[in-house]
Amino acid sequence: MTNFIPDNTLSSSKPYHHGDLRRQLLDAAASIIRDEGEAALSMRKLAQEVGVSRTAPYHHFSDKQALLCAVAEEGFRRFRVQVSFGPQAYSGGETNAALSPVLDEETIRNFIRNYIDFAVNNAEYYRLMFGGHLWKSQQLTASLKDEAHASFKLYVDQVRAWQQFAAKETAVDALRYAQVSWSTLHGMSCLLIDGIYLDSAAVAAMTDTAARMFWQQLRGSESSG
Amino acid sequence: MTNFIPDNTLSSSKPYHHGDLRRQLLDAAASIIRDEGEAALSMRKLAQEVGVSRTAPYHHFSDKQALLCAVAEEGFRRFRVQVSFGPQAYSGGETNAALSPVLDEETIRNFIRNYIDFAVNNAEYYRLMFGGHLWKSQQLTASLKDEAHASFKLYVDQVRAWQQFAAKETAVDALRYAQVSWSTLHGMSCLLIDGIYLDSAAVAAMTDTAARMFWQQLRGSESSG
DNA sequence: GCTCTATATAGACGCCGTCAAGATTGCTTG
DNA sequence: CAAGCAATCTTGACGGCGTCTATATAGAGC
Repeated sequence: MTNFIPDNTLSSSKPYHHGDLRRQLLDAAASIIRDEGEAALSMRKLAQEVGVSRTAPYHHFSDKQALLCAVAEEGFRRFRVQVSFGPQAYSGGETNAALSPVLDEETIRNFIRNYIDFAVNNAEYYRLMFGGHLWKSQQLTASLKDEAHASFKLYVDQVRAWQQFAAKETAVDALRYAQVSWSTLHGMSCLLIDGIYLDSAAVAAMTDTAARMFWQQLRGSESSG
Repeated sequence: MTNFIPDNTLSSSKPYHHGDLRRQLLDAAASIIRDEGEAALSMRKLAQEVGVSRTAPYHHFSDKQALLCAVAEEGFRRFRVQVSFGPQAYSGGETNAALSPVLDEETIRNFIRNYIDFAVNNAEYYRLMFGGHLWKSQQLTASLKDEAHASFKLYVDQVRAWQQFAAKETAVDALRYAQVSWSTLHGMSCLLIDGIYLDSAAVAAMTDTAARMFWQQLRGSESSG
């Protein structure tokens, strides 16, 4: 304790106040979950990881649940950045030149790829965002609930725009189509993340098949040429 | 200990050997998970529930993981009974008169309904059967792995038969179609079980939509009449 | 400089999974 | 029937967990 270097010119002298604890807790939590699984994350280990005492994290998160909610919230923010949601994503605006200016099967396929990629490569976030652990608990942060609902609304809007853009007449209700197609994406993601579908080579084929099914559904009963 | 009633003429005198412990442990475990969630299941509480000491269950299951695997196995057995798998389910054999003898959209819808019903009404089993908790652990019982693979194989066979029965020419590969459609069923089940999709009135509409999508996919590019 | 509040700490409590050692019972073999 | 053996059940113990309480330290505003 009685360090003979009195001031804080050396940042490594471990000051009493951490200064950036909340941020580092969130990062360390995601890291631990990614490397060792959600079950391996404990408040004590987390505290030790960032070099504070066991109870220090409780000054930034009321309990473990709140911390997990915060991690999930961050996941939703990344989610919306990576998975290009919204009607503008395909409608040829100047938002992103890499995205195709017309709606075709490849656009759908790219969207599915993005979704699956995010889920698999950010499994530690995805699991929290859409897993039952937080949602069943009835202790969701209000902000987390808002984030989630906003994401789903964006998806419904995107589907609605897809339908208006692609089909002559809407075969199925947009909301229902959104719910079912999201279920497909979510199901594939879960089966991959949870290690039930293991063959990674099959992922591309599954994505292609899903894209074809989505697309044919969007085109209604028209020929698939 | 020195009971003055020496013999076991009274069945309520709690004999040293339980006699039916394994079965009661499995039942109590499923019951606890159903009522209080998987997180609330502890070996100690489980032992207390059935009236034995904390370590008694370890003589029937090597550890908690093995117990959960056994519960999941039981789930697969129930699964295959309730969700009528296999080609014979629709092809008009004498197996079940209630099932329609021809393949149409309603057959698909009934199958989807069965699947979702099982998942929602046996959530405690479904979560274990298809959740990442067991599958990611790399400690799956061999018998559980067999049960799971057998179930998926049955589903693929069913899809293959559907395709042969319904479509003029196979639009997509049966295995891919099975993987994607199962993903849809699994995704819907997860979203319902985990409390993300709450509106139970929407379930019927989602089921209808999914059935229509599956069916149109089976019929290929033919008119949906 | 003094007080107030945010932040960090150690201590304690009751849970948890599970290992080790001993007690009790029923089956097998003589 | 007696002896031994294997299966079953018990108590005791260990370290880890979430989190409550009380206490110490640091920085901010008067």
